[in-house]
Amino acid sequence: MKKAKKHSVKGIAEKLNISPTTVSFVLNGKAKEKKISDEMIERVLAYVKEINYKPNQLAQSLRTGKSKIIVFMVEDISNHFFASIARKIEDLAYEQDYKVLFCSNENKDKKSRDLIQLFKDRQVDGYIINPSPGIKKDIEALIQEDIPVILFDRYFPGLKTHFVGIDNEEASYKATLHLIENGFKKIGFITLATTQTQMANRKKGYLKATKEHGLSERVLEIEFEAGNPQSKKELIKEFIFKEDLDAIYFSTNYLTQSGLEVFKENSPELIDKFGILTFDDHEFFKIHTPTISAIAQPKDAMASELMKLMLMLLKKSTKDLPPKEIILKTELLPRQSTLLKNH
Amino acid sequence: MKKAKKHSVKGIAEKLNISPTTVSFVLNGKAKEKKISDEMIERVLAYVKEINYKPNQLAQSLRTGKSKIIVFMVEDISNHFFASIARKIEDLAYEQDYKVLFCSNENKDKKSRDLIQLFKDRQVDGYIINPSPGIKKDIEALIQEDIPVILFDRYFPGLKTHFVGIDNEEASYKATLHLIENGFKKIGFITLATTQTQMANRKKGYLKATKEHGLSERVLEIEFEAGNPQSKKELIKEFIFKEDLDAIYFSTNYLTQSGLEVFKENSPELIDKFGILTFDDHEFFKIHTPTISAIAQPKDAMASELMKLMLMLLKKSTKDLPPKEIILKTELLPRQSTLLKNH
DNA sequence: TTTTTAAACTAAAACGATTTAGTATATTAG
DNA sequence: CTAATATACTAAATCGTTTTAGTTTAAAAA
Repeated sequence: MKKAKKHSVKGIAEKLNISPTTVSFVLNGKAKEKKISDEMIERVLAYVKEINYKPNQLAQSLRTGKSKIIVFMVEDISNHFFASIARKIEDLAYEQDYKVLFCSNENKDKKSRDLIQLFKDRQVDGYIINPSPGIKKDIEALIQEDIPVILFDRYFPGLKTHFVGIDNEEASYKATLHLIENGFKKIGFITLATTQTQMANRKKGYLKATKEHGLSERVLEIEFEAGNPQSKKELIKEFIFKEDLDAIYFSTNYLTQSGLEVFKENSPELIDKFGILTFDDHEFFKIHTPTISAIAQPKDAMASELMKLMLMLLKKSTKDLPPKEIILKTELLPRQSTLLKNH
Repeated sequence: MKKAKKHSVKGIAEKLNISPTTVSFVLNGKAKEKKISDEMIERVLAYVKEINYKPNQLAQSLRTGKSKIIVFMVEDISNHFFASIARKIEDLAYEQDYKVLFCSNENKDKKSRDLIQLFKDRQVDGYIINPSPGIKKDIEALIQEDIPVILFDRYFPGLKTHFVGIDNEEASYKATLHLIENGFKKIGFITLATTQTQMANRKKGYLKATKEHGLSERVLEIEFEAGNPQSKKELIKEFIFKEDLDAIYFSTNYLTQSGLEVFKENSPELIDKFGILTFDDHEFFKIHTPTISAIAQPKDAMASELMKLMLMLLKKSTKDLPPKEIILKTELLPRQSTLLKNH
């Protein structure tokens, strides 16, 4: 069996002995406005239902310039944080008849740019972007071209855009306070060597809290591209065991993972001597021994807000919304790893 | 600044005082075949490069019937196993100028069908599907229509299709043997209540090994939709603590997660009394206390094979390949959790 | 010299929708 | 009774490509 020949507006028109124009008006709900008689509307609708006609999206897109596709670009779609949000975005988009192209930029500018270029040729309707450090100009260009763009997780200072994220500084400040309140005094902060806002602000929060309490700053910044994963772990190992620390605060989930591996591989029992806290929650932190305290980002809410905003921008009537910044609440989840240790 | 007017084949033709046909031939590499002079080719190419012209994919797709989009449909794109494969698929597809639409069917037939219908209207070029239990007919229909389809992870007995996966029975058999060899005799198997091949075969492997060694079968089958997550854990809890077991073998990653939570929430110390083994590896199993032995599926290889096969099917010359089954090797990763416990 | 063949290009249809600018008829207003 | 307006529809252009079926000119063959 070969493909049955597809139905088309033209075909329908011929069958009903009317013009394609009429069919199109009816299908697009413009019948009333265009003074099509009720009887005619009825006839078209009935036939369309009978043959289960579905318009060809490509033709539609070509003519209207709208592809009904949005892009969700993140650092790494396989990262639990992003994957969870993606899952939610997917549902919300499909509900509204939008499809989502997911892609990973690896936090690299070249990849981000290549991807954006690729999508432009495909006339994607909107972008949700977790931007790599150096694509401010490219984002600006998109906005200039009047294409809906929402940044999330991180943004560019000085560039007004739609944004969905959290108050990283405040969350980090509170998290550090939590450690301090639980009696930790020599708190090491392990983060990425980047100036991107999300990380910069987490560091700010840490510095603010330690400063306020007269504690010394102990920061390890790791290059994103620090050679192989092994050398990254070496750095962490040295920091943890050579510095004089009583607590370690990781700024993001994959650093935490590396950190926990370092403990496991070197001296598993030593982890109980430290306060451990991480940004980004994960189911496994509830299972780890000890259970790991975490700052949870509101993933579901982020996804909802992102899509709610995007859908507004995709509507003609609300597309010229002034840049909207949506800052959501984080949650500190204290678990065993931040209970004061009795050395 | 508004959108600069886009370039087009027609525009290029006018500028160069030639016909769009010529431009198109040159752009599509048919110049030689169509006897376009070298000089002309040169002229077109130069101008195209100068204005950085990129063809409109939508128009191209409409005309050729090829969208350069493939679908990757899985149970849940946020599940680590699927997300990792998705990440790899993404890279391989983009390399070949294909985009990927990721989507989750939640292992539900209705959702699978709705999604497939949706994509048909969009003339997607090919499908990689992790099918829900009851969509054999729908898959058959796709194949009848001559659309490239590859199933993975699970398949439909009696329906010849392209397939990429592992030998679940063998992997499960070896895993069970591993437990037996390590001295465990009362091995509980926790799985999903489904007849889908991947799970059915894992059970077969378990049954074969226990039978061969004269051990009794201890199986807990959980409904996929077993109410809330809590009631799922209740079932597991009862099974673990009420049955007389010395080892537990989980058939898939999220059951393992629930199981580990049950231990953690009820009597964390008791986990050391049991042998624990899981299908599907995860970074966190290396960090867990004790570290959890796992059967790792070759995620990277699966992704590569899937895309390699898909790209073949997308080429006219190789599209009529007879159904190809690619069965990949799994790896048993023994860790602390399956060392014999000294009760 | 006439006929064939090859080389180098092109006009126009097609993909499947949407939309602008009509037309023809019926109704209402003046 | 004519002019204006409303109703109910439609022809044809358009979106940006690809491709079929030519056409024109020059070179080769007969």
